[in-house]
Amino acid sequence: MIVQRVCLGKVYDVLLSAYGCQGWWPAETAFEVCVGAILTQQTSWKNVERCISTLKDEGLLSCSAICDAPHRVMEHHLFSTGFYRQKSRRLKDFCKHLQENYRCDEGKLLSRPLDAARHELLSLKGIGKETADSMLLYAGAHPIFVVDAYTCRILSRLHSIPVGDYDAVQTVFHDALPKDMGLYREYHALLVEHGKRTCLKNEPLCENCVLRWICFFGEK
DNA sequence: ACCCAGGTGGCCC
DNA sequence: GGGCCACATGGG
Repeated sequence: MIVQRVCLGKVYDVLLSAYGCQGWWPAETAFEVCVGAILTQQTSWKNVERCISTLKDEGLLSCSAICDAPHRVMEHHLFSTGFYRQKSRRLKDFCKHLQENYRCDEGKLLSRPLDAARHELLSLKGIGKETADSMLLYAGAHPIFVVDAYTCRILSRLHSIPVGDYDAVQTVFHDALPKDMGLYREYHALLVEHGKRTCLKNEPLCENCVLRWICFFGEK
């Protein structure tokens, strides 16, 4: 199925007018984006916010501080994000990698050429495609589209794309849209906002939502 | 008492 | 290379 550029552009317009500018990622620094990207895996952002706030209060929202903090301490502070043992280990691994290779400067890694930076991130345990692309787009300002569960779900309903095929969904967006970092940032945020509100996991179609008319007329 | 959340890696076949 | 599964808390 060939996806028309105008179609995904219209989806964007509808979502933007329905929900307004989201202004993602909700973080003060690039490092905070990276931490949030790891912590929000399979977890609601609400749970992550609590932990980020705690890390700030404890002076633990920096690469060197996280490297120095004992596992038990990190686990304690990451408790409410769920999977806190894994996330403590993986967050420390990520920070250790930054410390050993980039003197704790995540910008040095993220400003490498896109393919090289992405490959490097994906080599780290606990950083998969979505997490890597979130870091690259929102912390590294690279024009790469982030695909998450909502994105797959929404797009599969609009265009008969298999749910779960990250690369296929990402390619659709890359081919259909201008290579624009700001657009990619806002579009992904809008898809998440829309997904949270109306696209339930077990619903076959987006019924009674702002994209309903596109479900009928969007495929040309 | 379920189902779900801004995933990922390790099995197994 | 796809289909399960563990990882774990918090909210509806």
